[in-house]
Amino acid sequence: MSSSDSDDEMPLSSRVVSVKTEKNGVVPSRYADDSDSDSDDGVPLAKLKGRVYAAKPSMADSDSGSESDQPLSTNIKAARAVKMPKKEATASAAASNGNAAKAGTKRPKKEPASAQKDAKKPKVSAKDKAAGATKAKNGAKSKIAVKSESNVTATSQDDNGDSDSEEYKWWLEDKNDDGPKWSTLEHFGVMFPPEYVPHGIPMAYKGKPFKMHPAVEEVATFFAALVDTEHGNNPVFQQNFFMDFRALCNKHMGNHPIEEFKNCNFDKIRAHLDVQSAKRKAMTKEEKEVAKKERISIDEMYGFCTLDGRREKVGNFRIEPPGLFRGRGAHPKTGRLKKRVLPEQVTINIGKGAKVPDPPAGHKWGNITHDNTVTWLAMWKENINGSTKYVYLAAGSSLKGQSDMRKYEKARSLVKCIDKIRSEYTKELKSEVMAVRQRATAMYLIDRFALRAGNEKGDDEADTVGCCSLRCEHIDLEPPNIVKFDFLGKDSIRYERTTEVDKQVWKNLRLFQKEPKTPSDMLFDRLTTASLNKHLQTLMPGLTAKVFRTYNASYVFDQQLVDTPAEGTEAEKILAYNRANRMVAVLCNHQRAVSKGFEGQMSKIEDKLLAVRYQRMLLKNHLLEIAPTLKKKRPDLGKKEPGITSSWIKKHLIANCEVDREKATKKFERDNEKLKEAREPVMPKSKLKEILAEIDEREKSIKKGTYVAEPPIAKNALTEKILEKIDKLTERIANIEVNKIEKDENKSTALSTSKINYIDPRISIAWCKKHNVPLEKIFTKTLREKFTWAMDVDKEYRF
DNA sequence: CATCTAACTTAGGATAAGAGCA
DNA sequence: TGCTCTTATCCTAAGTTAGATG
Repeated sequence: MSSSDSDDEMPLSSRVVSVKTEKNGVVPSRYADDSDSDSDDGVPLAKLKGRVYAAKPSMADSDSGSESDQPLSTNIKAARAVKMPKKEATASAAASNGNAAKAGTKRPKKEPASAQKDAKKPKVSAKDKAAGATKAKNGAKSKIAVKSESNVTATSQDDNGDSDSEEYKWWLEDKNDDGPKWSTLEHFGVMFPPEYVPHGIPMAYKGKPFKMHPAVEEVATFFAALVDTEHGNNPVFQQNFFMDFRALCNKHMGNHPIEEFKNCNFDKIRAHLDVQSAKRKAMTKEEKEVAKKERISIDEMYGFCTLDGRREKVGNFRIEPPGLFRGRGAHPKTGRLKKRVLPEQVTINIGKGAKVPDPPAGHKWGNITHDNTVTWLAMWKENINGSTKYVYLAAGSSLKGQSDMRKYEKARSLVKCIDKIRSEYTKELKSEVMAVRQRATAMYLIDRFALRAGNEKGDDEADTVGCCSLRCEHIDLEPPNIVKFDFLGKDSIRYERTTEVDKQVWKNLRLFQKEPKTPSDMLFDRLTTASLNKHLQTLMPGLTAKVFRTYNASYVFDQQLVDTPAEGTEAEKILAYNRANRMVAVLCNHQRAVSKGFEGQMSKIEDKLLAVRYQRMLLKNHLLEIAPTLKKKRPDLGKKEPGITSSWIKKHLIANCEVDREKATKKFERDNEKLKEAREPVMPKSKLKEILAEIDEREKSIKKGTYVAEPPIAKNALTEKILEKIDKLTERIANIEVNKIEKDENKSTALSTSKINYIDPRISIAWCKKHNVPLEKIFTKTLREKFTWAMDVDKEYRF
């Protein structure tokens, strides 16, 4: 214990360094039972643990720490009407079996390629192979010859017309979690980006042309492409770029004049790039055709591998091309040169007997391995951060699918023990052991607010945090129980939220912030992601911090969908679906940049809406004039149209004049065009003038206020007809309004991330079946491919 | 242990492709 | 029917996790 004790003695200085030495493992358990007094609040804590955290006597409320009623996942039991369909039941049983089995098992030691027999022969039909490939894993599961052509929807013919309905349905197998990932693996390696082709265009230095060595020119060109973008304007980016650029000049060009970034001008090169992209855009149909063919044949080759005899899609088979590193947020290395990767730096991982792909002419592979405990096909080290890049199978592959399914099954198993876990950490919120109290508090935040684990980061990375790495400065406390979070999370996305928390949590946070801590000190100084995850393991096998995000996302989504209007139109149902989706996205703080032009688009919609309302208003007035008695039957007819003011009407009508003038002119020209073609006499210009004059007249009277707008319907239309039209407009208005609301709510929220990574696809698919919504309204083609394993789900599936 | 590293998942922006529309 | 705006896909950065390492 001595070590932890002395840690405690250490004054918390403001320096990050000191904080670092500060965190440390578990406090000896003897603290736990001694001082049983358990007089909640921090008091005894401070006493026990040295005085890092000055005791705060004032913190003496009663609390019952049980105000855990954040709306999130209110009551698990109630909603759990689970009616597990047979298939699901087996699947989940299988999964949990796997878990149980694993719990007692040792991790597989690295031990490449166990069963490496029949490599070769990629030409065997998937069917024959599937049977063989499954072997190792027998398992009680039979190979039910399930026809999965679920009636999910009148799906477009299964993409690619690949009518091979004997796809391998791995999800019906009892696949083991650990153990080798494959037994045979063949692939074509990676594709390298094309060599750089010099353009010979100089940059300007101090106004003078500076012709460059190709290697230098290449990098100058990288920058030229970013001039006047967010990156190009970022001083850190500029500096980092320039440092590497200059080094390159030194290396390749004897004595060059390049001294300062501000004297560089890349406009010429930029202009050249613009021309290039214009050319690309202007490609003829044939050229595009050719390019496409090219791409497809490359895909055909590198895009697939053979894994256990089955053909599977490869994901990122292209080696990342050189360029300037585009770090996100305030990344210290942003702008640095990301170098070209040579075959000599690439390791190929492939089945033992399989043919090793040929490296590019004149080159050799860096290394060849046959490690079947991993899923990557190739790997290389990147020069900016020294991290490893891997080539993996595509998202729709069996390997990825299996682990995806496992992920959701794990999250689902949390459903069963979340109550227990919550009540336990709620209790521990009052633990007198600081490390435990911090851990419990962190768990609360992770569970309630979907925070990420939050590993510590280095000085050479952007300063972003997650739960465990929160600093005091990232939260503000307001009595009695309000917390304001404000920090940069993953990808430097701001997490900003003001919320109520459990009273005890609030007190704990206050305690953790107390002097002598300064704003830049760690909030949870006795907690790390490792210690947290270690503890989570004891609560449920396989449980880690990120599981809470998956669990809560899927759970909330499932709950929200219950409100789908069963009798609604398809559009209404989809709206409900997207609402639920959005709720999850907000929970997980998935954001996106507001597109430029958003404001403009919004006001356009607003205008359109008003215009339609105006039409409806005219019709209503007209109708009531000719049939005043209707007012009783249809009270809505007497209602005012919101937003339609007389000044708006005026503006609108005048704008219409302009539009009409343009229309008339165009029509006139077009008609004459036609007449000409038909060799008939064209209309004289005066004819157009007449029409325009009429419009001018109208405009004048509008301005004078004497203009009377005509209702947009035939003069002597029947009342039914008018009513019909009104109702139509009403529907249109409703549509536009919904549209508008959605657009606004979506402007900075990204729905896709949660759909792809957090929401159990079976919930969505079941929903489609239940509500008769075609799956393609919800899932794109790639998403449907990614989630094939979930397609057979029963329509009553609950997460 | 406390780091470090390998391997894998998650993430938003960039770009290509489609859909909607004057 | 070419353009604009939207959506889907691609790209690769940035996380998490757990085993290896000294």
